[in-house]
Amino acid sequence: MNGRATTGRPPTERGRRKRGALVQAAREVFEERGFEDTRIAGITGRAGVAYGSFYTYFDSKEAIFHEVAKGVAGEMFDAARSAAPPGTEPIDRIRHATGRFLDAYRDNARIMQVIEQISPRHPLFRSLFLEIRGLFVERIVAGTRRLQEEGVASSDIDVAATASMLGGMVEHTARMLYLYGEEHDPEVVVETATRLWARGIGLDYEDPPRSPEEVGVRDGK
Amino acid sequence: MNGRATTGRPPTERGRRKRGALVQAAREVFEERGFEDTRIAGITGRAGVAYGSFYTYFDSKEAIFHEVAKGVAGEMFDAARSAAPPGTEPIDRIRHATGRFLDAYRDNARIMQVIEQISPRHPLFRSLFLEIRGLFVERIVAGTRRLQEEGVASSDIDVAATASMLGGMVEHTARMLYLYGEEHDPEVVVETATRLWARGIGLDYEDPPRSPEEVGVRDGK
Amino acid sequence: MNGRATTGRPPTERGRRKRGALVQAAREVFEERGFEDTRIAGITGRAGVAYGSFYTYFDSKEAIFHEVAKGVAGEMFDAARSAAPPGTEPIDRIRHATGRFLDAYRDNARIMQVIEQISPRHPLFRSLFLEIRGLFVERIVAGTRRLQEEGVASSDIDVAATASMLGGMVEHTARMLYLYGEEHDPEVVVETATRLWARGIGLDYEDPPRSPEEVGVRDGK
Amino acid sequence: MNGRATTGRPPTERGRRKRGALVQAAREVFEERGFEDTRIAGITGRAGVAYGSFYTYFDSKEAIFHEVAKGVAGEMFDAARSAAPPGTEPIDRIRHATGRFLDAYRDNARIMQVIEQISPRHPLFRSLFLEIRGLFVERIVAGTRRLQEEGVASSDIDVAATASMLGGMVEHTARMLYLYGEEHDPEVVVETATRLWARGIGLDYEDPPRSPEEVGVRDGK
DNA sequence: CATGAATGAGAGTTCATTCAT
DNA sequence: TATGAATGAACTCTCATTCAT
Repeated sequence: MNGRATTGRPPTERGRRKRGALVQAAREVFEERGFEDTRIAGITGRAGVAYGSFYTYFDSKEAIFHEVAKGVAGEMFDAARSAAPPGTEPIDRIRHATGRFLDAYRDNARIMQVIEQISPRHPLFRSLFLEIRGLFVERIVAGTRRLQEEGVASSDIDVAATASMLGGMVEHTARMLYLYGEEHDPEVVVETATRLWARGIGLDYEDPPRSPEEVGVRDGK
Repeated sequence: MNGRATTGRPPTERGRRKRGALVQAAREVFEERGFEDTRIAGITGRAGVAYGSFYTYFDSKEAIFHEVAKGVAGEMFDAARSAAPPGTEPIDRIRHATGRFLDAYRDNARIMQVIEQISPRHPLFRSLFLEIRGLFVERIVAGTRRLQEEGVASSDIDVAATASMLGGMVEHTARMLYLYGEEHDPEVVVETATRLWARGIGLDYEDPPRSPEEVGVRDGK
Repeated sequence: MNGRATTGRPPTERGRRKRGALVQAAREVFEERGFEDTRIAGITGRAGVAYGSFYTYFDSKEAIFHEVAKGVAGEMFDAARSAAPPGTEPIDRIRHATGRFLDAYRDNARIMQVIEQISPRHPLFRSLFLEIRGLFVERIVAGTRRLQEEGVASSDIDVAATASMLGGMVEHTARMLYLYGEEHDPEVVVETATRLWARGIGLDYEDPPRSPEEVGVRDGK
Repeated sequence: MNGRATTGRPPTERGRRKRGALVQAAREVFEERGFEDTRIAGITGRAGVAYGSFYTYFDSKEAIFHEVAKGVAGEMFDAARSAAPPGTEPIDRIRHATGRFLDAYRDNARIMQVIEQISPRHPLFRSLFLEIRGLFVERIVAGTRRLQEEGVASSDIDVAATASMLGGMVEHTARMLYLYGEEHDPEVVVETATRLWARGIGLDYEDPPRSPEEVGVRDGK
């Protein structure tokens, strides 16, 4: 990063468009080929931009990947923050959170995989990856503590470990579904996750009290 | 893979030793640097073998990685197959399986990560990765069905989805612990996983009935 | 050089200022980084001028360097032409010329070095470099011939070779002092050069008439 | 310098030959094009070696240039150290030293120029350049002091400054002759230099007492 | 078989110059 | 004229694989 490339957003409309085209093209190519196998020429070719123009906007392959990854992180953060409407029942909240996370992961699975791929050797992306995951787990921790205070969740569980594992369960499921082609009925997945989660923290889980549509899950992009 | 390298075991003792040294060195270097950043020279250097000799034993970098990966798969398979002694209570069986898997993952985490890293672009390793995981999940499926037949586990659950998710939960936990440095008390992890698992399939889980040592968990390789 | 840039002086005051700023900035950057390592962006950045404007005033990096070099040549020419007041004694004339040359070189050493650096591959700058040097040597030739005619300098010397060598001696001394950090007392340098020069052409050089501190009592011979 | 290239001399005869061919080719190309304009491909092409083989022997363009420069320094050192036979008269010693230096410079002029060219930005080569020059000047200092002790050279001169300037005079003359095409009769040059030098340090210089051949000057490589 | 030098097709990055606005 | 983004040829260095010894 030698500072030659425009640091912030380029000032002109044309520049903004070109930069955006590069980021979009980069995301596609990174998803298709991974980080190492992505060539700058591949990005510029897809963006319809001259090779050298890449370096007008980004200092390196890492830099544009960071840009892509930040966008992904934003989307995942939004999904993690999305809460069910006030007054929603605990189990529906869990169902909602699970569904939103799966939806978000579905849209970002391949690029998330690339972020994870390079994270061992790029601390920056490792952090980003852990932050995305961390936020989701934090929400589970907070939600579980609230349920404990309300007296509906078991009070004898290790909330941190439990939240990490339940979050991991959903994340891993997302990976299997969207990266490794494991096939399950989406409703069954959400319902099974909800059951495991609810029972795991000591809620009384019975048959799905309402259809998934009613709680806004699986909005199908 | 042009078949130039010895296909089976090399006939001489010396050759066998060299080949073994290469595989061992390769595993170490792959763990340290990942697949892309591993150099043939790095492997031969660590193995104390001449550069050119590499191609006497292996056709390519992929070939030796495959050899390494097969070894890892074997170790993981063994862990997945390990069952608690006959007569063990269901919850102790779960605790046992969880502990064995975590132990096996701890010993193979880094190389598993590398296998996963390259799996998107190498169908062979993708299959291997899925097989390792698949065997573990199959065992959960079988175990759960047995518990259903015995009438101790809920009968209304989707066993395939449940097993995939519980397996994923444990696997993801292993990743967080051994690859991303998430810190948890190992006993708490095993116990929390056991609780989530047991409750999730409808068993009556209460306080840990015995200390972890007694069921052979955390055997420290 | 396609002639797109304004050939002569730009007509407007604003343009003249910009051009001047570019030349001044160019000289500084060339001095600091040499020709190859100087970037157009470095020049425009220091001049506070838009990148693209550079080509409004100059056709190429060579063109602006030529402009800079011409300025340097002018300064050096002035120094070479500077003669001691009429009636000055021969040795004082030599001392004067030496001092003026050293002063001029001190002010232009770094850029002179750059001119010389690129001279092997740019005939234009090679000529310029040789002209600067040539004028100085010519003055020495003329002065020496005059002294020969006056009967105070040896008549059996090859004036061209002698002048070239004496000029080179002073020039080389300037290079060592101002480019390579060789440390000498400036007065000693001037005096030593004067002595070598004077004695070399056969003048009677005795004690420096202006430095009473200097010891140096010569043998009567 | 990442240490991949063979550090010392390559062990095999073949390797030695290849390395030598590269150094020889490099010297030629550096002389023709200067440091910046020399391409690795130019060196390997001339040496009849594959592009990649360059990096088997050298880590970088700087590394091979250093090798070339060390060779040149060696030749120049030898010339500087060369002394006239015992019993040679002082003026003949000066004539000898001058001639040897000019001969050595003639053979190394272009590469010396390249060393100087890059010296401002490469401290290593700057040192080398100054060492070459320094040794020659030291010899002059030593010789002059001896002549002072013998009572034949002026005792009131600043030997360090005088030696630097006389050495610089010869060096500069060499540059003009061999780099800038200034034309002088070689014998006249040697004789003029000898005269200026001798008279400058106070020796009684008269007409050349013998022909240059007799003192081993201008040995034509 | 053992050895390690030889090979050369890329890869990312630079930057003088051009050109659209 | 002023601006700064656009262009793409060029360059160095890498390294899996081959091959001569």
